[in-house]
Amino acid sequence: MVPKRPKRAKAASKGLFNTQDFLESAGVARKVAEFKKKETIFSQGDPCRSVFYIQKGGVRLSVVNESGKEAVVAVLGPGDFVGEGCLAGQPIRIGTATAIAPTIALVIEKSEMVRVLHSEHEFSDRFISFMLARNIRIEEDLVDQLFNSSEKRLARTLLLLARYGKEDKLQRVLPKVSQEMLAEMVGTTRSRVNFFMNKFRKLGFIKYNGGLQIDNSLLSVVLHE
Amino acid sequence: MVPKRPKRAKAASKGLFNTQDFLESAGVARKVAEFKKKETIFSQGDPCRSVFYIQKGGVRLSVVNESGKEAVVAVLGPGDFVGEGCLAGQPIRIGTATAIAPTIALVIEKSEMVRVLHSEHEFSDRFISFMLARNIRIEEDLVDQLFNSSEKRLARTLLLLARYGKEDKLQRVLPKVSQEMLAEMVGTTRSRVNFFMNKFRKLGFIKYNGGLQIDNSLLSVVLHE
DNA sequence: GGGTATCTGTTCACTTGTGCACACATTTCC
DNA sequence: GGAAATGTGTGCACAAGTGAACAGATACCC
Repeated sequence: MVPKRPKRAKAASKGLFNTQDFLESAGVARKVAEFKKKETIFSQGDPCRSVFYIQKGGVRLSVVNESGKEAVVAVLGPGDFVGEGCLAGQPIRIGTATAIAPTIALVIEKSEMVRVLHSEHEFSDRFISFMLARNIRIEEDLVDQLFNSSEKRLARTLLLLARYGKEDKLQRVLPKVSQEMLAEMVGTTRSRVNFFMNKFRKLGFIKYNGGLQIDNSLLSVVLHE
Repeated sequence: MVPKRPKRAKAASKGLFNTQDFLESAGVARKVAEFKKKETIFSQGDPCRSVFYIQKGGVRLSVVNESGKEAVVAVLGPGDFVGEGCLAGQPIRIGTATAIAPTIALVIEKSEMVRVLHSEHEFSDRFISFMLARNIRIEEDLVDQLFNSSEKRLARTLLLLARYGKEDKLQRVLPKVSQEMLAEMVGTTRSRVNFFMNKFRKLGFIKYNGGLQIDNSLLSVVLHE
């Protein structure tokens, strides 16, 4: 059976992998910042003055509620922007951005961002594409939450995460993610994640060979009941 | 006690109420379409060629899953765009847009949209603002789903809906919404909505005087436990 | 190498949410 | 005005999800 290529693949790859540094040639005043793995890029509550453009690495965007529970809202990669909320007039960051790998990003001041959006077509196209793709993705996440059980949501999260890993026929290896973090992404508890991970393993949908390996076509079945 | 004005109010009003027809003066080729209440603007699965700009009225954006369950993803008003997903290369509509009031909208072809985004600053500013605001809103909805119980989500939905109604000191009257639809917006069942609505009423958070009336400050308490 | 921090597997009482059913009320429309 | 459609109030068996605990397994650091 031929694995179906998800519809969104094209739009996503445009944002994620086309990293020729078009910003260099464009007249964008910016500075480059580097972050170690686990380093905080900005924190929930910080003043909100600049936008980041990820060139290399990966960033986790999360939100913490009053009682200290954390939820992961997005995982972003090269070609994505982070912290663009400040353009909408947000005075402070509504989430925390953390590097999940060694990361290189351009830091663009809000005013500069506005200027360049007007003067550089390629840049504003890129930004609009990003916003559109991100919107679609978050909307899908929301729909997923509205419709699906945590089992399905976990399956979907694993499938999406696998995009970041290496492809190997139908099987894919995932970057190391703890069950705790999976729980935060899926919006459930760790015990639930553990329960389903073991279930998936018993059914042969996933394997632990050193790293975590998932069987795309088998795991997809879970999504469609 | 002075009612706190929500931080987002400013950004939201920019998109929602500033409806002077700047599109008229800008060189945007478009046609105007009118929709009766309950009329479908586009359906999930339709080919995806144009973007709508709402001038008057209101639009509900919903998604249906395989088993026929419906979820309301957004409720949009004057100054908002709908169907912008096609700009990201989506070949078909991923949701259904329905007028919830008599609605007037501009229909802008995809290619025209792209052209104007380049040539008309005011227009592209407006579009980017909209996308940013929408992003923030959906992200908040997602976080709400990840963190909160259906009781809190219902309270939040009621408070947000009240924005569309008439303001009257601290109390606000809501446009008529069935419990069924509330359930679809909140992401739960009608029986749950009914249960909490009665609970809220017993506690004096809401009233039925002809229309539904909510007490802002009291209902807000629910959100913070 | 040994201690420490983090992650996993597992259990369990308890809470929340679902899906259905059915009676009654209200609106809509010929 | 009366039938049909739509919305509301309620109950209840059952399913799903939570949160907290604790023991064992790994990874990480000095």
